[in-house]
Amino acid sequence: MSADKKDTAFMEKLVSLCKRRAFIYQSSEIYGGIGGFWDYGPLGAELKRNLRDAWWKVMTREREDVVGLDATIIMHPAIWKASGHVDTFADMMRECSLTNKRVRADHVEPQAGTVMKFSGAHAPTEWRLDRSFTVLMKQGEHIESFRKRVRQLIGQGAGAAAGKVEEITLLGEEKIDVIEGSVDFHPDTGGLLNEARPFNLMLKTYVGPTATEADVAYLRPETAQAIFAQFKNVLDSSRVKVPFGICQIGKAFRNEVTPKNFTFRSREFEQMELEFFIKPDEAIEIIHGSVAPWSKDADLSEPQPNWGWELWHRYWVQERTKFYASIGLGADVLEYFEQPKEDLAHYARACVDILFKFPFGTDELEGIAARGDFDLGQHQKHSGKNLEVFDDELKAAVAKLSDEQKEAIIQKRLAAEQSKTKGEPMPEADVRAWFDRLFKGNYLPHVIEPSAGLDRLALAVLSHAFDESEETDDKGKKETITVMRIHPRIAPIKVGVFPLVKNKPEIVAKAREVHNLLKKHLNCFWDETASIGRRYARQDEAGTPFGVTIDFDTLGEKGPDLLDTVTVRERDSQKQERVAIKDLLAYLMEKIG
RNA sequence: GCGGGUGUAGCUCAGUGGUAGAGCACUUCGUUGCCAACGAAGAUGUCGCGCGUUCGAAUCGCGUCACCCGCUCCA
Repeated sequence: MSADKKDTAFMEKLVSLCKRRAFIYQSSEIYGGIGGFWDYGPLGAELKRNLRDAWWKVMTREREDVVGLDATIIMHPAIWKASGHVDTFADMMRECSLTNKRVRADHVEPQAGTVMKFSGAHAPTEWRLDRSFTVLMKQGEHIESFRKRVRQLIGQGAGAAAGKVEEITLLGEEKIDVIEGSVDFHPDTGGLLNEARPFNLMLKTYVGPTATEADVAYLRPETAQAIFAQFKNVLDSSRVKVPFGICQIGKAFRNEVTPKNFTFRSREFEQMELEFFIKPDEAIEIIHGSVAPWSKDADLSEPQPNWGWELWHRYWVQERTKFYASIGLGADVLEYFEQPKEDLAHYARACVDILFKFPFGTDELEGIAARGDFDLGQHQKHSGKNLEVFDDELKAAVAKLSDEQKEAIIQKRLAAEQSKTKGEPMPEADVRAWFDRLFKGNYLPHVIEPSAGLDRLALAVLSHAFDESEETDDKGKKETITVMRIHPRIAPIKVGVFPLVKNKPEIVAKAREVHNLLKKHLNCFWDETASIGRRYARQDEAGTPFGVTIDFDTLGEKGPDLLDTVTVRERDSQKQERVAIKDLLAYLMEKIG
């Protein structure tokens, strides 16, 4: 997250509106709620469904090269062993005894310095710390700057109660030991670390009624692994050919240490993921002579057969950007974060995050990673099943190569392995074994993974749409007007239908006719209560883009020109247009898009 | 998990030991001639939850849960 200023007041208003207008409620609220879980109310459910449908439509239905999958939440636990989640999600953590700051046990670098013990501390404000604590004075640190640092750490922990940090008195200072190569002190604070404790971030359950250790299973922490696990089945049963993708939308679960920022970091959330499988660059080179190079102005509009992973990766970043634009999240609210090569996991080649400017800071909406063949490789290894594809085109191209040309390709790869800055180079024997398979037309496809959070997207849409202004009415009374400027394509309700007055049966009947006409095609809302202005305002808060009002002119009171026409009021401009009822549906459909 | 803050009507909030309130929203009736109209009537609360102190607790104490902020974590 970047260091934007947090807008807490804005978030509070948004949370309040979400509840008041049936977008999002706290889960289990009547029982006091449960941390990190949120429910979608009537409008939120519609919004989420629209977002989900929009994603599914653009990612699979409108494409010939992507198919869908709907896998279970609970899968064989070995999947999470293979994917690495059992290990990485169960890190041993240690806490600084002074500040409670946490650190991964295996991330503590050995340190040298003087171990100092204090019996306690107190401040002029009556505040006191009655326990002893031990801190490492780092090698080369001046005793006074060390004491100042300890006072600051204590002050931070105590908060306002301790008053001014510089007035804290440290008690019973004592030199205990001079050490080196110790991993028992927090790397930043120098505070003594307590015992390592496991933190398991996966939600555990038991399959079968006996609930023994042997029955342990996990609620999936991401949807992607099911795609890898079912890769072979999809390949064998759905007439797909590399390059192709498998996408999935579904719930995932993580025991987040700190759920926060409304629905942004939840323990149960919904992901929309695509695994797009491509040929390894070596295969492209053999088939097409070379891999198309990427440059800033490369044409990414239409995938080409000679694209390698880099162009495919850029292509998907662009496709995803187009998707966000199509639902109203344009370049003005998005940012991109390209992970520096040295921060990437050893199996990842590149990762671009698409970030949204949330009120609480700019944070991740989606990550688009180029992951090589790591995941399929892991599942192939752990399951013992061959997950390779056979590529006729590749085999035919290999047949045209001389032994010298083959060796040149191998040498090129060996050189690349040697110049790797991350991880161990692959041993030559393994490289040659891999090329043996490749030259026969067999390989594990590489993968580009756009992985988006549906709940985060809904939150982004809601916070982007929220628009509040203060207006003074005719009587000089100030009031706050809230309009949810949700893009019409994803708005929960598309159109409100209003009889101008409810005490004229002809108008109400005509309005009912209009409502019946529209409701088969669009999500409509009928409202005949209160003044017309109030009804518009209610729909503004619900994010409804259009209001249709049936009035006296609809009945032909002003002559035949306006007979059977209605007023269409547009939410964002408040402009009104007179539209014939017979043209109304087409008119609205065209605007909604 | 630690520190700080908050929790009273659907929403925003007032109420600091003695009958639970306001504004907005909501319901009904009447009125209605395009941007949160008006009149009348009405409903709405385990004062987050539990335990304690007290003749008496929304109010004081302890515990607990949730949310917010900061740390921490972040596939």
